[in-house]
Amino acid sequence: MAIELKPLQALTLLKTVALAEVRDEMPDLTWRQMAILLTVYLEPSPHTVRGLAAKLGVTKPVITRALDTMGAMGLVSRHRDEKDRRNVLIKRTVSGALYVERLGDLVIAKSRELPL
Amino acid sequence: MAIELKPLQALTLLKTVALAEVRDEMPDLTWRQMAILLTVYLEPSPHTVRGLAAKLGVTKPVITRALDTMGAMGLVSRHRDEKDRRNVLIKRTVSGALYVERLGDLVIAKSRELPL
DNA sequence: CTTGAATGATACGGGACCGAAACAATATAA
DNA sequence: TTATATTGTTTCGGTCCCGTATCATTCAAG
Repeated sequence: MAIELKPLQALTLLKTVALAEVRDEMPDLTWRQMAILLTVYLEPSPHTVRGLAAKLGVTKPVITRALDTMGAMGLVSRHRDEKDRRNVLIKRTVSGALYVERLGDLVIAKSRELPL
Repeated sequence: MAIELKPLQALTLLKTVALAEVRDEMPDLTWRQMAILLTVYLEPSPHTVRGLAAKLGVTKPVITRALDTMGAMGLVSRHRDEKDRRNVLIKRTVSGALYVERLGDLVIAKSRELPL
């Protein structure tokens, strides 16, 4: 069954996440970092810097720097592609998976209090 | 009827919004600006700088500056409270309402392609 | 082997945002 | 009226992110 979500409900979910972000209830990620994180965790591998830059419509340095930050947070990791050592493959981590799971749980938990 | 939303669906919705944000499919708002916008448009008036600062858990200058930016974008407007001229009341605008509506429509449109 | 293309990282100048502190305007209390 | 409190704004120094341009490494073609 397809989900039935009304605009007001969708916006309330978004507000919930925004408030949680602002109120330090979760690590602060920029929109770009969030887009990268969810792409890496929700779409099939492999993920490269160039591929992510193309998908997000931004330049490569944006991806490199976001990976620096998120790598320091332990949310993703980088590995050289042994088949083509020019490529860098972005991989998931345990911490990152936990973060994404917690993010999903947050939305689910708050969605139970949504206006109809 | 309460909505039934699974974690994967919630995360996909979030990814959709994040990608739209990053790809300039809509005006770029920070998380704080988004939280302010949705609070003003989804919660009952009146809204003051102090009230928003308390709700978001940030300092007042953060609200003032966000209102500067969003005011320039035409998403909200400021008016002195005539009952107590120390207060500034934040009000909705036509442009802001359109933006919020478009945001809701975006999520709804994309949600039809969600994995079950 | 050498040359050119492709990939990711770095350097740099500019812009936006942050929190703390100081400030101006208004309201309330003594 | 004068002093104190409240509200929102501005200033300050600092941090982070952006895009352009450049660089280093690796691959592929001649």
